[in-house]
Amino acid sequence: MGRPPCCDKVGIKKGPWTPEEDIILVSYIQQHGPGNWRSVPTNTGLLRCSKSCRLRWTNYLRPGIKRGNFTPHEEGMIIHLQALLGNKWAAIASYLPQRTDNDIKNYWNTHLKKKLNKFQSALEPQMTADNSTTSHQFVLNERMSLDFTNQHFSNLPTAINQGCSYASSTENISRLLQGWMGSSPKNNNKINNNSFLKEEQEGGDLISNEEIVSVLSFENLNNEGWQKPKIDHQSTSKGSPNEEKVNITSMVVAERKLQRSDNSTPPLSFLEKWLLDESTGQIEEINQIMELSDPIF
DNA sequence: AATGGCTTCAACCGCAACCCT
DNA sequence: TAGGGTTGCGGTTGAAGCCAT
Repeated sequence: MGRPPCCDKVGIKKGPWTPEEDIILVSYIQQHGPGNWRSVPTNTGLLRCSKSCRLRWTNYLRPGIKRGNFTPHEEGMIIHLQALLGNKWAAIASYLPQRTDNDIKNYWNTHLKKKLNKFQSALEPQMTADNSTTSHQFVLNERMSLDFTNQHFSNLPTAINQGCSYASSTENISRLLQGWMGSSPKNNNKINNNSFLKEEQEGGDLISNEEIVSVLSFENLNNEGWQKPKIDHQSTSKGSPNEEKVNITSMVVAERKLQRSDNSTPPLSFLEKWLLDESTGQIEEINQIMELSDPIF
């Protein structure tokens, strides 16, 4: 018989967190930094298990979390990354600064999956006529995300820098910690390792929109269908999801460098070619389908 | 106003990977 | 190297809010 779950212990509180508990947790982390979650309930007197404290911090209280509506370009990125990575929410979240994996997962399950289904049924006759592609779902995602990409990525640098109008008590709590965040090496490392978008956000080595589109590219789709990105597990010890995330980011950077080194136009991917070969009005057609099938879309 | 169905999302659970001794 | 403890991740749940009737 295995170890009982930590939350089964008598006297451990479950359910929604109160503002008082939030304040206790935030002020403790402000003093000691995140980590060593085991000792958090003991040291703070919170009647929560360590796991619950960690989750509350990472998904809700952590500074820099953006809440509220997802922007169209965020939607596009999620759809595209989901097509590339599958349900690797943590990996997807690493490309969307300020969004938590839980938020993305919820948004996918409650909004995007429905849109995708609606889009699929709207396109069904067209998709069944296309026998050359083995993964319709993937192509579907790609078409949706390319649509979003074309519409919204041209404004990406502006969009990224735009603040969120959402305001909450949590955000206020988070503001208290912003100064501390800047001085915490542990957190800085985590943020800096996470996203190539961050690099652009900070005005560093700028990445063009074309590069971002290419980075989330269709290079892994060939005529045999979708192939998972090649991950170099051998270069890492055990090939955990985290390592996969890091390696995908490395691929992105490598591809970007490669494209810069020869100053040439990046080669067209399978799907990009396919889309260009099709009538130029295809994107408009997709938009029309989406508008007809779902007014909110 | 009451109620029942639907949607959303914070929180929980179980498992796997990682870390430490 | 093994084993126990800790952390991270993805799937799932359920309470709360919304909306139609």
